[in-house]
Amino acid sequence: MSRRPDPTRRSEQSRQAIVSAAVDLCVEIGYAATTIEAIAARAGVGKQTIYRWWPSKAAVLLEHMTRVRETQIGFPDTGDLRVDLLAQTSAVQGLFASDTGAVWRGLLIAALSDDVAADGVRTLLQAAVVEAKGRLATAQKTGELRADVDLDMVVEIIYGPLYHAWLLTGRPLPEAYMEEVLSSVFDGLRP
Amino acid sequence: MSRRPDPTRRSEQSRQAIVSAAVDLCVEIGYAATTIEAIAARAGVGKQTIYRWWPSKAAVLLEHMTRVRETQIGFPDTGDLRVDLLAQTSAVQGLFASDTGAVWRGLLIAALSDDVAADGVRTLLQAAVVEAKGRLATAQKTGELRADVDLDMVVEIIYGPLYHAWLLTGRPLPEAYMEEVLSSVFDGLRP
Amino acid sequence: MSRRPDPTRRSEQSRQAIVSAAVDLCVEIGYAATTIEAIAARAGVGKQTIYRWWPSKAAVLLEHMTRVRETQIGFPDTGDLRVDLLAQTSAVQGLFASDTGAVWRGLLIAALSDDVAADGVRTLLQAAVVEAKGRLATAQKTGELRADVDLDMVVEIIYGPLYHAWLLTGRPLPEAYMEEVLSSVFDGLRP
Amino acid sequence: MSRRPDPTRRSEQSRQAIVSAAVDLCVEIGYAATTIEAIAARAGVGKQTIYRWWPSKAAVLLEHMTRVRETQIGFPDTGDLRVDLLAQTSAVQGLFASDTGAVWRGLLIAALSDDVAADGVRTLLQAAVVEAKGRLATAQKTGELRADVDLDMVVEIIYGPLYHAWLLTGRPLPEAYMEEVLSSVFDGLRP
DNA sequence: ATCTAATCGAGACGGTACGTCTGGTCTTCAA
DNA sequence: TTGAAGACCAGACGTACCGTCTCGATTAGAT
Repeated sequence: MSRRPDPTRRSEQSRQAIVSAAVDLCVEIGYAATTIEAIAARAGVGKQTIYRWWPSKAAVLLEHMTRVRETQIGFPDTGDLRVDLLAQTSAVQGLFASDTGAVWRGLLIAALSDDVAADGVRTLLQAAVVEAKGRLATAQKTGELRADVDLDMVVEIIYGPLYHAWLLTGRPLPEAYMEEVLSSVFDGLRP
Repeated sequence: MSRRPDPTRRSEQSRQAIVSAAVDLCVEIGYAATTIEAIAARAGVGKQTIYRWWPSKAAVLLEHMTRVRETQIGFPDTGDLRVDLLAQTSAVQGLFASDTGAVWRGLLIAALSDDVAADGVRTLLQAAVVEAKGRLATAQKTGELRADVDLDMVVEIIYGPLYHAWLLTGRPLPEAYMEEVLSSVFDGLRP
Repeated sequence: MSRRPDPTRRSEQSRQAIVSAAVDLCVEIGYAATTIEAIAARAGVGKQTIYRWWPSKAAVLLEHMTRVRETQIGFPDTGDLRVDLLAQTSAVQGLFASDTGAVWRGLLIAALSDDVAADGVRTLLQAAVVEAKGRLATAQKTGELRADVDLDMVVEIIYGPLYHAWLLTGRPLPEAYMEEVLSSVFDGLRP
Repeated sequence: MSRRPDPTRRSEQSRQAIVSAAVDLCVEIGYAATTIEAIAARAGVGKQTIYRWWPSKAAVLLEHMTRVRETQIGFPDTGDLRVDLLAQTSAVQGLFASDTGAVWRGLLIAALSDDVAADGVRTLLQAAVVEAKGRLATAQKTGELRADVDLDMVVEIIYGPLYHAWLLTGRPLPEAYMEEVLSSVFDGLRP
């Protein structure tokens, strides 16, 4: 008997209120305390309206995160790999320090804790990885990058330090952090 | 009225049963599902006995993890930095794939979710970082490592890719993963 | 802004479907489970169509009940009070055992639970009481009934046992139940 | 896995708080609005503590009602049936007007709405009926009451008017109501 | 026969309470 | 006094209906 809801009837206003409330709560009180009830209360919305359109709070936040990724963190191609990497990773570093960082942190917790949520988060992460690998593949063709390295590993070499520092160490990062990382790492990746 | 329990009357048998049960559950059903109640039931112990001696399930697992770290992952110093790094990081990679990996993953989730748990986990992590930095500092003195780099960042460059691949990407790693990473990265770190 | 709907445009088909569905559900699954949503679904009607024309489910059932009362349970006047009372109360006893009994039971529940519904139900009940008192008043004039008794009380003496047995005791009643009651009670009411 | 709770461990304090809260709410806001959540909040108790020991709110109120019946409404036997009936029914009439009346009204609603609740309520009601029938049986032996009448019916003749007036008519009753009823009815019941 | 205004079926909406589940604390009793 | 057992308060979970609202799509009455 459980019908599928009709998306054309959906209230755009509620959708935005819910996503905003979820993001705000995630920033203010953290992912764990961001309950569906709290989101509903903050958004001035019935719980059912959330359950009708999203399977979990992770899915709500994922919608925000997807939007951000699509609009804010594209990958440039100036022809100079190092410049492009620095631009993109610095943007990511900035994002980590912003509100969106709290959301992304929450989603990573969800992915680590819950296999279902992990799917969506990994999809998002893979999209970013694929984009990065695309730029790196170009660089391999132009001879800016060694042709014999596994691109997945290169991506991990570039983003791994940033994620390690942000998620695990938790130390405050200097603004030029990624510049230093690339300085140390880049020579080893050149042909 | 008795605030603190008397450690001399503590049951060593219960202590071990609790830690073992927590570790087993973490491996079998994951950190999130490893509730205090489940641990108590598996260990054949009252919940209060757990709460009396540990503030949270993270603390129980932390006790296991600390013990493992003390006994198993020393940092070698053969005089050849790259050999030592490869040995140690490969051991860590092996650990991630073992039961202890499930526990460590759980603790990292705890650290990300809960500031109190984060303290204990960070302390453990910092101990490893300090040890690594010690070996790297030696290497700087012997001229195997550039003297102008921030050692925290070097640690992140070395371990970041591994953590990224293990925690976030979730892809199956080739046995020689760390060898490839060090191959790609080491030239950039040499003086 | 249109407050009141226009009765001339009302769909008679929907009206009947709603009342029928409500009655059927009341019989089949009981008054409590007869929700507005269930009525709407059974009648193949939008919820709003119910709310537009009735203030509550009690009102829907009340419409059915009123119709039944008007058409089925008139009060006879043969000149012999006891014969008339027996005829009417036996008809009521029969009604209680029929589908309409389930509806009337539901309305009494509504009246007991909700003051607004109580108004309508009491009005209906009072109409029956007034009719009965009319017949009793005639009997007082003809000397069949003591003139010094409160007619409300007499009505309660006559119908009270039936309602008590039907609603509260719930025991299966012999067909001649009201005959026995009147036998026991009538002597006390004669002048 | 659902264990049955251990009654010896039960908190008497919570039990009383819950029953009191339920009764108070029933009096103040009516049976329908007396939700489990409201009872729990008023009693300063977790909802689970209610669900652990009672299957429904009706059961909570039933516990109160049973206690009242046991302690307050015994049936006298002075040797004069009419005096005894008047004493007992007047006490019941008084009860209907008191706080306990609101509770009893709620329980009757529950019994009418829900078959499970009906069991408990009918049991309580039957206990009262049995007691009354006992007194009436004695009266039959002493020749105060016709021997050929069904005692269940006699009980209904006596209490039916009162319940009808209280529950259904809802009119304010004169203090001497039961005296009048018995006056009108008693002659018909005498041998 | 056409237009137009309303009622219609449908169902999304903000809410309340449900009955269940789990978390961390408090209480009881045996050893 | 400890430890095992489990009842306690608290509150989030996901569901069912509430009564209101907004949609096209009939549909009946006036043009």
